Amino acid sequence: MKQNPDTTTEQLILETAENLFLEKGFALTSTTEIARIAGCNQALVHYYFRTKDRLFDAVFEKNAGLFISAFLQGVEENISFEEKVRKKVEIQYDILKANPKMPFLFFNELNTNPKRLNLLKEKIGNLTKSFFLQMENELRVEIEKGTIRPMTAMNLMLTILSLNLVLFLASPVLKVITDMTDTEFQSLIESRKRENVTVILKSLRP
Amino acid sequence: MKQNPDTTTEQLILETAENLFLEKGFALTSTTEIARIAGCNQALVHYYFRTKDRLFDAVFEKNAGLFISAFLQGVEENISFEEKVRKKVEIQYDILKANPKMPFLFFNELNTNPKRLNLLKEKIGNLTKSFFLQMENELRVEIEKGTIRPMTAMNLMLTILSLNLVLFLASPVLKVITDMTDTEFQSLIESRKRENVTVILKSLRP
DNA sequence: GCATATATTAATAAGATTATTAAATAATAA
DNA sequence: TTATTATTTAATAATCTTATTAATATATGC
Repeated sequence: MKQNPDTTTEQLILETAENLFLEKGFALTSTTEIARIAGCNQALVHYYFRTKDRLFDAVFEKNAGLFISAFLQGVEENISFEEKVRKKVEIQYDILKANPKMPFLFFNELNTNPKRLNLLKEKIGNLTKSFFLQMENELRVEIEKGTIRPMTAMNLMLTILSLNLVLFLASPVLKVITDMTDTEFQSLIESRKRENVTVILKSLRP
Repeated sequence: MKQNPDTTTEQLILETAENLFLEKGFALTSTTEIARIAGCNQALVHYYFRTKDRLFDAVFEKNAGLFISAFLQGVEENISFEEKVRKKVEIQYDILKANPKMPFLFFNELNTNPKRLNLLKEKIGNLTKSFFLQMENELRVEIEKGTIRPMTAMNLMLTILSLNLVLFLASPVLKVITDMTDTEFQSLIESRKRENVTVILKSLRP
């Protein structure tokens, strides 16, 4: 059963589960299907992860971590504010580009399963608070210098997140209604990063 | 069983189904639960709509229509380009504000169910094409006049959609991780419309 | 090799879900 | 009233799901 000796069956199951969860979400994925695709007995899925819920948690935790890091990504370097913003946007965009299905899973499960919302809060509750405070401070300095217009951290954060997220959330819809080929869509993804940076930097101008 | 004589049982079932589908999506909503909440026998749900799929289609079609209208909304009036953009953004935002759960349903089902993607395409395939062409034309005129920077219709449309959508898609997450009260969140929704218009208009500047 | 632990499978219990059917009830028209 | 149609219900078939269990195969240490 083990095709690749480097991968344990447990890992194989986890990876298969991740792919399916990312593809169709929690509810539409069954442990039976996970086992079928992983090429093992269905009981084995439960042997390693006990319940479907725990298996999902393992997948979700990893992806939530990625998402949060994409979101809270800090830039320490000694560069101008404009360059800091640019870097922040680009790093977030790159993480999303490398994990294009992750936003779907994230929003889908947090919208449908309140339990997971609470888990998320426990995990990052105060992380965000300090993140916002720091951002507020940086913004205040720039606003007082007159280099950017008055603007709250919440609004800037929402703008960045919005622009970066939607392309990936909407990609299946976009591809179909605009009749784009995969390569056309790939080049849209490439060019969109620059556009997002432009929009955000222009939106900051006084 | 009929509490309100103005509403037929069929309508009641449809409305109940809509609420539940919007809340939890297709997969997590059962016809049994729809019947329980509508206060009728489960077989009745099937009597009126035959299958769960058809019932969902009825709900989805209505909501997809709303979404598309939010998206393709045209502004005919004889006003400046800047005012046209402002109106477009505001109208779309208002439709989303009036139907805050609709984007979740829309993206969730189109991401998980390819069948529905094809239905959507059939319905609006060429509508979008002419919409994009018109937008390209309007943009070209302004770009040649030098009133806005070079910019594709796709990018402008994506920017508008991104900014307007994400607040509603992310509302459950946002509320929880920022500890906002409902009234605080409500006022964020109010203020965000102005901010989106500002960002978009600034992003158009040469 | 043998004993022990680990991994894997087949079988199945328990419960939920969609959909159908036949019977009962309510509404309507003649 | 009575016949006919529309609405509603109870019962249930068929299928699928998660999860458990006991039995089998495989690996590991001694």
